[in-house]
Amino acid sequence: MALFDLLGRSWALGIVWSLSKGPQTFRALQADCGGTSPTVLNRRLKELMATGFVERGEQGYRLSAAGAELSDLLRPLGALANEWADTLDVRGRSSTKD
Amino acid sequence: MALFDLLGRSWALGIVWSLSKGPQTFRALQADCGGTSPTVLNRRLKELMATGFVERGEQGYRLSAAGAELSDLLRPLGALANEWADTLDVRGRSSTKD
DNA sequence: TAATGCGCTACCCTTTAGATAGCAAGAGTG
DNA sequence: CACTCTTGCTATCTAAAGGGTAGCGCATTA
Repeated sequence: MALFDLLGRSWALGIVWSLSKGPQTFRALQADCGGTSPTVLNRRLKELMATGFVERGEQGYRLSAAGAELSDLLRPLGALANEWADTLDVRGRSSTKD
Repeated sequence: MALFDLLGRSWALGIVWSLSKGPQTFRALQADCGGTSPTVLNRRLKELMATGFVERGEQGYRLSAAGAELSDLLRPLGALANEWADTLDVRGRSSTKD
């Protein structure tokens, strides 16, 4: 399940999600992804491009055909995310230990 | 997008995916997730239970109703994963640098 | 030529992942 | 009861990824 491995890295899902709203510049993407560090953003972008989900255009980065296909599958997931957003309050990053 | 944050952690997607095939014991899950370390597996499991996607039953861990719903949305993603498995050769863990 | 915004890299510190060992508890067997 | 397995899980330590900040080279604009 290589795809799950790829998408299971920080901001990979977020980038695809953000790009599904339209092409974005590096910095716009950075801002849209909650101010991710350029280090990580660039790393993910490279991976996403290497796997052919993202490509570069005039307006910056954008989803490829495959990327669009992927984001289509992600959409219902995003809907679920919003639906559960207030119910489940993930956190975890701070209360991982019990 | 708290859900994306949760699922964007290592093995979170894999665990849900694995559990969608039926309830599993801790160790079976561990084996099915490519021999993940118990440290991480237990961490993810706690998070997944805290958010109500996974629960414990007689046969070990299993998906809750919400978890099943989630895995349903993940299924087409898994299909895409298999479809692209040989085409895109993710890796990246080693060839990230150009 | 200075000022601005851009994509991106370097550097460094924190957090997470991953590997390994092993414990307490329960079930089964002689 | 002692012995052995298996199971869930914690502890410990090292490696890797994430994240913050500074800043460079380049193009554009004034």
